[in-house]
Amino acid sequence: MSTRDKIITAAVDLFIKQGIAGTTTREIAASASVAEGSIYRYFPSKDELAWQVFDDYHQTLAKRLQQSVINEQQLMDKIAALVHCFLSMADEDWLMFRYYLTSQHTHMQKVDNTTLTPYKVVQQVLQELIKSNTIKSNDVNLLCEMVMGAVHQIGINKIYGRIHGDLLPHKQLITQTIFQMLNANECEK
Amino acid sequence: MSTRDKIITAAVDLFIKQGIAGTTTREIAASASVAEGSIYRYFPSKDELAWQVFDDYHQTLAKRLQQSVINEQQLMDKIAALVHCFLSMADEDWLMFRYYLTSQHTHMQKVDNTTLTPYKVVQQVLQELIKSNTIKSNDVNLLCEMVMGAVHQIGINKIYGRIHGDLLPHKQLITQTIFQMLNANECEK
Amino acid sequence: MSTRDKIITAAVDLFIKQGIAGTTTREIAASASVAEGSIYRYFPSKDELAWQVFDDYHQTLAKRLQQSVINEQQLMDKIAALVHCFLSMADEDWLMFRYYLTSQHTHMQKVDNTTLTPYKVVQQVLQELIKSNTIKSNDVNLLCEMVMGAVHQIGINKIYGRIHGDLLPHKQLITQTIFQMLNANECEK
Amino acid sequence: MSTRDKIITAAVDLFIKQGIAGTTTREIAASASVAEGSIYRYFPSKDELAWQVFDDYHQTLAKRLQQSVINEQQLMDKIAALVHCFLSMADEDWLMFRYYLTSQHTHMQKVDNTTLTPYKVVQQVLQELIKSNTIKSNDVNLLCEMVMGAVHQIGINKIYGRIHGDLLPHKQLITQTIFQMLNANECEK
DNA sequence: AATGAATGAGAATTCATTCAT
DNA sequence: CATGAATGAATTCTCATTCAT
Repeated sequence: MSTRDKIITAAVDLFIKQGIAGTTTREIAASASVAEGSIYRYFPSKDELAWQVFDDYHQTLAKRLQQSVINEQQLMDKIAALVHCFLSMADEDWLMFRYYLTSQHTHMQKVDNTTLTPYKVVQQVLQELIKSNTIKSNDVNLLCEMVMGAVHQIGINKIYGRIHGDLLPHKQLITQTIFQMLNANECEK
Repeated sequence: MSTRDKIITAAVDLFIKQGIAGTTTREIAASASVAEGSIYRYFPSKDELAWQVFDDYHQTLAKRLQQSVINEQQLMDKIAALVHCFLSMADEDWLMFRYYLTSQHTHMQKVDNTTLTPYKVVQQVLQELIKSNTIKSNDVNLLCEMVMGAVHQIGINKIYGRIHGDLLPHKQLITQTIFQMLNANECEK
Repeated sequence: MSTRDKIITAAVDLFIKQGIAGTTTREIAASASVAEGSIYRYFPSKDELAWQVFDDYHQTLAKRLQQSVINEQQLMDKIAALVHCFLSMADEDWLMFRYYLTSQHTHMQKVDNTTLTPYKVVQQVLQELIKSNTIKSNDVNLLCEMVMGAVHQIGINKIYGRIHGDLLPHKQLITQTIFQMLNANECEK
Repeated sequence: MSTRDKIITAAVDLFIKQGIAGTTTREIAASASVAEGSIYRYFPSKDELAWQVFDDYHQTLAKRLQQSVINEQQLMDKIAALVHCFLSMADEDWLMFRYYLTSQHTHMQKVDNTTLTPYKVVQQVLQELIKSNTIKSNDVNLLCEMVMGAVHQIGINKIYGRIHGDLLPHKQLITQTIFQMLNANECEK
């Protein structure tokens, strides 16, 4: 494991537990078994470390979500694919996913308008569903937010220790609930 | 406006924008037009200030939510009442509501098990709905989280500037979506 | 003696001995019998402290020099007045004068073009002398620099310990030498 | 250009601009296109590098000055020779000369008493002039300092950008001014 | 009650120096 | 010889908290 990766892993772990401002570089260094000064060989500052790691994961997540819907023809299958992708990502690297969830609020305002975000991917899929009359809604944004919120909250739930183990097993139930939220015509599916 | 209230208002405003650890007592004092030392006449420490203000609002919100469902006989009306209460609280004091939303993660682990929380109120209503066969679910927790998440996200939405103005006007749409999530038998309502 | 003045005195003393970059805030605080943090109540940074103190003295010196020549009618008396003023300032507050001499190189490039400087005052007097044909020179700048250099060096001399005690007693000799440099027509004076 | 020379050139350039304490080994290495570690193959420390380079030039300058006066019989020609030597050295390697001028203050106290310095050479010439009654002065030191100061200041002048190009063209004027300072009997020269 | 100067422990950051490759 | 990652002590600066007025 490279010095850089050791720093990232240790930092994310601490950021999750104590927040970014609440974590000291000394703690990061100790936890990574690395000299404090080494952090600054790879990142210009603690805040930049927090941001870069977030941005990296955030963009990866967005790309993976986008990729996941491309192969699906049926629109409702796209929703299922998105849910699957989200839960997979969470299970694959729960540390990073958790960091993404809890630090969104801090970092989101810094995200460039041109950057692909998970939100944009979901919004686009919903818009297609509306266009094709698969679902009906006169407020895509609100609907999109509620869907995102419902899924995010699953993660938050796990953070609070109210869900244990992997999230993927809950896929069926979550997808079903979202289908209902969308009140799709083909709800029977 | 009392010194205490000036401090609270200024602090909450800054906590929202910069996080608690990211806000200095100097900033709070300046923003409240109060001496730095005065903060310590009313609160033992900065962190305690942050916590007390959160706890206060959090409990008020829980009580108000509980109060709102008591008067409703129809179970589904209770859901509507909860949504109404939530949105009203947000519109009444958006600053405090926003602080509640964004600092939950920081404070939630400190909340006593015996304390009445918004989550518990909602969970209880859902359980009643399941018991009475109004809705069906074999995972109340998951459902409860998704419902809470969907509503919370509306607030987050407004924070990010994707919704403008009061939230109450969206009541109809939000309630409808939640009804669908619950897949209630009386969905036709 | 105010905290601010204690900091300035201690800082200047150390800056002289060790240079600005070579002096630590810890040393300044210890030498001033003040907490390290107190430095930052009065100055935004160590470098700014160094600059502000220099700028302050620098401008005072320039104003005093300018004042000193106003009362003199005879042009050559103005030269004598300038020398007198310079040496007086050095003797009055040798610490500050020494700081001015040794930190010039560091700070001079930061001085605003519109600021009155000792150099400008001397240059102006020399120009008057040339205009009135009291002295002859086709390179005021060069002459001015050489005059300034000759006087400055007296101070440097004292720093190196090659002159002891006050500088004012040497006034006669210094003025005489400068008169000669200027090769004034009334050299016989 | 050898690694050692690349380091010296880069270091001197940065020392001039930022001071010695204000220059980092990382900057020196980058500017010299050399690894940071390589500095330590040629110099035991950064400060030693700064000192050795100064000392080297300083001694060379002193020797050259001494050499320049040997061939001159006429005492006043010696003065002219010194000025010529000084200005030549400055024009030949302005970088090093500038470093010598600006870092004198830092290094001078470290110079051994037995070392030949420019000051000593000039002082000796002046003493001979006094002995031979060519000039009159009852304070050789003061006179010597003023002469050195006047010449040094020419260099400082160029550093500040008030003189452009080579210094040698100003030789005539400078020598003349110094003659006047010395108030030599053969001033008419 | 209110003030705000002073504190000093602790945080982020820098940088000369070392050393394995 | 040269490299540049790694080190960690030292440095600048911050900030919650105290306390005399």
